[in-house]
Amino acid sequence: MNYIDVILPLPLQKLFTYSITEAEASFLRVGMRVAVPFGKSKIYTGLVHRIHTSKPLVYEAKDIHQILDEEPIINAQQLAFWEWISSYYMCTLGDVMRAALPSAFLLESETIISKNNQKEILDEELLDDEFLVYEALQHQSSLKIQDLMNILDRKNVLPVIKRLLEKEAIHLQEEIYEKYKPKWVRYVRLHPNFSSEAALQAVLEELNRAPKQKQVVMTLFMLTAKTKKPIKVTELTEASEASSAIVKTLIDKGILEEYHIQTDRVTYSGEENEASKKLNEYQNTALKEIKESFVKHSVTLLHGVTSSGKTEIYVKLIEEALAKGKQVLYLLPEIALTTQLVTRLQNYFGEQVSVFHSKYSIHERVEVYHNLLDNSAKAQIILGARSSIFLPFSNLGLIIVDEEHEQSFKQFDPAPRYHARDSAVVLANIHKAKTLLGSATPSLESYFNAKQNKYGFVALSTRFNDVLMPEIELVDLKDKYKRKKMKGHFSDRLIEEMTETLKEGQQIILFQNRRGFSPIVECVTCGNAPQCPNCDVSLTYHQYRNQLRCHYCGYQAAMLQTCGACGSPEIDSKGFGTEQIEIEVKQLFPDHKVARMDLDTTRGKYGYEKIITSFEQQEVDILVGTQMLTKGLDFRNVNLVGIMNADNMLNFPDFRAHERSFQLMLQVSGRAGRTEKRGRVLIQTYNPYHKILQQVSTNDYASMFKEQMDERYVFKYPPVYRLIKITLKHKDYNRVNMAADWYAQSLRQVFGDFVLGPEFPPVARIRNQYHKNIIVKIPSKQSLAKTKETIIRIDNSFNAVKDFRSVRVILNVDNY
DNA sequence: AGCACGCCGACT
DNA sequence: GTCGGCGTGCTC
Repeated sequence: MNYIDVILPLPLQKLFTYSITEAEASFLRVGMRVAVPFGKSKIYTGLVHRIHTSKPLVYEAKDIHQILDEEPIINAQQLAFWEWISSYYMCTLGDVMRAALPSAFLLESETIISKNNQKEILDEELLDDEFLVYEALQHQSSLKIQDLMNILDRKNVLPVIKRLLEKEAIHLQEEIYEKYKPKWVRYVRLHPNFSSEAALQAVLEELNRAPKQKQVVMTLFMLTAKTKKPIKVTELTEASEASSAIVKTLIDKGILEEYHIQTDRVTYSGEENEASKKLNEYQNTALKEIKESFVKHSVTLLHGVTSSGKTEIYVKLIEEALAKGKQVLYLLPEIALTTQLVTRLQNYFGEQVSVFHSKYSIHERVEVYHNLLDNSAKAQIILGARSSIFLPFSNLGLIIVDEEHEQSFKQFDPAPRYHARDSAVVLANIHKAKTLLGSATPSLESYFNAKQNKYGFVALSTRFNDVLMPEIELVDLKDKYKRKKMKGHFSDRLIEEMTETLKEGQQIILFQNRRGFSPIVECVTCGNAPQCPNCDVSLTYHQYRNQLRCHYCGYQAAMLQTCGACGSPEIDSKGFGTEQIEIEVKQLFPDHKVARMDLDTTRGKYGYEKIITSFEQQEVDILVGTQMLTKGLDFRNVNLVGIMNADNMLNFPDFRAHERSFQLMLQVSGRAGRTEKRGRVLIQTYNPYHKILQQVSTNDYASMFKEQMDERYVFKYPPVYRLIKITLKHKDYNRVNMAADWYAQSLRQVFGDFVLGPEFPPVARIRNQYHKNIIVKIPSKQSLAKTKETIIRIDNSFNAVKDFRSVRVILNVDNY
């Protein structure tokens, strides 16, 4: 007897065992997909984890439904990596599987309903809703569950199906879908009948009466002669300026012949590869140091100031890895994956570069995945966002994590809640590859690791072409308001600098870390502020749609004309967001073009691309935006950066607020003055003596690091201690409280004072669910594995209490 | 996670 | 009196 253990893409701890035939056993290998029946009616995609012959003792194993692959789609290194993620981040292998496989690889079964033609059913035998379905089946041979819902205008259609089945009126069938469809492109060529000179002459003669058609045929000859490649129908119609109908006529006449070729959606048709740039002396030194560091350390941190030319160094390292026949993974935050960088790398490496990120369609992602599986020449360098660590690398030599400090490398929801930077280090170890972390403002964790000599460290502190670091000026808002030097949210200094910059024909970036028009609207008379019905937050006013919106659940309502509580028409707004700044700028500088870049303006596949391009080409003079602006964009002509209000980020209730603010402000500042002229940065604040602002204005990473580390020691926070955050969610307020108290108390019995909470987060209710957090602090000498075991044990006994079982528990390891 | 089974309120 | 709400338990 032969069996397989499979991983199912579900949040279930266990693997499931299925029985297979002798033949299947000899064909199957670990890492292949199988379709398996699960539960009463479902079919899932399972991944073979183990092939064995030990019969399960307490249940009868079901047979598999079907084998889906000819070759494994997951290799041994990936499986080892999955196991690590699942144990380190405390999630199931199924969670990892779902995150790791492009969704097109996960088949979905769908129930297909068809009429039973063996049996005659009289209309009188059927109830009304049954009749509706049965009648629909007279016209359409098959229906899906979704169709039934539409026909009956009701969600629960299963009873109807059940009754119809009992009456033997219908059949059910589970159909499996492979979601990936290869792309076929239509080509044309001359029909082989006319390959002889004489036959061809005759045809051309005949076409003399149809000049348009003759034109098409002649164009085809010309294109074939010129390119010596197959000709696409689209190319032919374009070159001959003929409609596709004419081509169709020629095909129908049998003069042309059409055929189809499967094509990659992701193609690069660039020029000859450009040679990589020569490095300047600082870059060369840094490169040399990185290589030396790699001898002793598998991970090296490159601290290079903004605009110091880190990318050029990466390019050199990539070249070397490629020369050794190794693959390279270049990780970036989603948002920094712009055409700017992709084009730059493609210029050097041509089609060896593949890009992988979430805005690509599932088809494009499958193609990249397959190219890697085949170790194709097209996929030697993967440029991707965090999820690209799950691609099927077989021979990684180097991983670059650029903008290493970015928090978007951490996935928060859903599980697996992994950090792509930290996971990348593990992935590199599995492949015996090197990892380079790069940033102008390294995270405290990485810098700390470098200081502890756990990572190698290389600094690059000169900007490319010796451009000076921008000059940073702090503007005291309290003083400006007192002396009436403000116009809206703009101080006289900022307006002066803006006027000057615009006069010189240069561009401006304004940074405000909040979208919308204003985060709170309030009645002047009674002080009532509209709240989200589903969450414990006040609604943000968005002027351009005259709407109130909740930024947590997406709830929308029309803006109130009068106060909802007292009816007063006087409604005031408090605080400000990007939208309000944009409007104010337009009023202050009516002759200049303003654009806004935030979550609201960058939806869609090419959302930010459009804005970035128009700013790059200087169609826009002033760009207003949120943190999106900080992500490694390279604008040549920006000379002034204005930070509208530094205080709201400094006062954010989180132990990393200061570190984050420092990084954010230095990153935005780095957008200014990337060419000869020295850039200027103005930071407006009520608190110009804040130590972080002082450190930003002097670009003093070292003292920021020292001070923040002191705080982390004193308050026992990362990187000195590790954290695991436990979140409990439930719609019932009292139940969350009781459950959280129980959980925290159990933890405290083991970990004592290293347990914080339970505490409500700043927004306690989101989407009608109350949240409560418990944090476990883990000293560096305490075993992480043992701690997790204990937490899992407590979690199991928690789930054994039936009052608590409905409370959702989320475990988040390294929740920063 | 889904899905079925089973027990209590608002409607034909 | 039924339809349908979600609490509970199971899936190889």
